Amino acid sequence: MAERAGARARTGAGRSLPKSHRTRERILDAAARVLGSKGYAGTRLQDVAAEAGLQAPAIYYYFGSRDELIAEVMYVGAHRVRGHVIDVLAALPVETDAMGRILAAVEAHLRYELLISDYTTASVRNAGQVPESVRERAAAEEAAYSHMWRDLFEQAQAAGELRSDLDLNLTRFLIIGAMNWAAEWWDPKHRTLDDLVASTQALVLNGVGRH
Amino acid sequence: MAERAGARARTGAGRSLPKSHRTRERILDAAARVLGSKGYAGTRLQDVAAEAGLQAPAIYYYFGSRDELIAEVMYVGAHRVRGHVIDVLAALPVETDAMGRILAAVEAHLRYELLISDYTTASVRNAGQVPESVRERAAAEEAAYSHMWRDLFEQAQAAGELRSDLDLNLTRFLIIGAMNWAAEWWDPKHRTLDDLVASTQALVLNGVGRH
DNA sequence: GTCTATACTCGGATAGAC
DNA sequence: GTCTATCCGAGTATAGAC
Repeated sequence: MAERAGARARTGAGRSLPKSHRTRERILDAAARVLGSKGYAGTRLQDVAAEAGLQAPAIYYYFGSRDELIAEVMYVGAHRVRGHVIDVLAALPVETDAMGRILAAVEAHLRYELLISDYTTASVRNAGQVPESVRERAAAEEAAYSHMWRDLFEQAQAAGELRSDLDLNLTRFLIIGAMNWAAEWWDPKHRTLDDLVASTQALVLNGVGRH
Repeated sequence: MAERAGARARTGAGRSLPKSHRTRERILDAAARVLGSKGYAGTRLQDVAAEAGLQAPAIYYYFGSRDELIAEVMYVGAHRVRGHVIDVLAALPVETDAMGRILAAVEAHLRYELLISDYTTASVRNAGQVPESVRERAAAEEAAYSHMWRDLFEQAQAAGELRSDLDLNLTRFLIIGAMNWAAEWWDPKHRTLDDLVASTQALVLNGVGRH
């Protein structure tokens, strides 16, 4: 789960992150986990602190309030998936066709959401529950991410790689929804992530692709 | 907890529902709405009471505790979708093929979830957040519902109406997930429910159907 | 049956020691 | 930077009037 920095060398010299920064990151990771499992109203600073290995008041040294901490988790979650998917797309061979790019994005989204980051789960599960004021910063990120997916689908459509009778917006939301919801039921003990990725890609390819 | 007797109509004869029963139902409806929008920990009895048009302590006449009320909402939510889908399937012409039954179930699920019932949204959104003890009763209903979908897919597979290379379990969860998630983004002001139903059915038909 | 008043608990936030 | 101690508002639940 977390991109927890892991204990860095105590030995001085090569230290790239000051201690305060690492503690802040640990609190953020802990908050993402609690937020993802307990929800917005259920997220207690005491639980976050326990997960991070310190006492609740220490959180106030790094964040102004509970809502500020939660807003940061939501923002970071949305920001990092988007960054990850964009990196993966950028690394594809230039000759990759539009459908190939969609399938790569599907894989990148699923792997990041389910394997790497608690933030995305937290963000996605609580989007509908947190007050407007707390969502604001994350909302811009989410809009940008949604925009990226729309571009992918529109490029595929322009290239004639999609069925022509499709409602692109509805279909896109359905597919993203299927992936987001996977966080609710996917259990690594029952199914490998590779299998889930393959099934999702198959559903997308057959469901929207021209053949 | 459910059928606490309650006082019956004083006026005798023609009344089909005693007043106490109707008030209980109103509280339950209100709780479903609040639970769906605020989440488990965010559901305050005061808000539920306000939605139902009475004061918070009145709730205790019908329910033993906050958790008992919420557990009832979760149970009723799961119970009613399942009942609705089963009714729709039972009303289909006997000659309907297996894929036709799946598409009918997709339509029934979406219409019930998005148009008729706040319960399903509440149940679906909070499945991961409420404590085990509160989920217990609803869990059996959800298992039965999941079982019903598995039957539908297995019958389609046995009839040779599905692609042969499919992981049936994963695909089923992906499709149910896409539908459940629709409650998070579908906005009747932008898209008609008919359009959503059609797009979902198309995704299923092309995504898993043979040819 | 539904209300007002209130006891009790819990969690966010601040003060101030170290 | 992180702790202990504490204040305070919010929310569940109960008592008891009507």
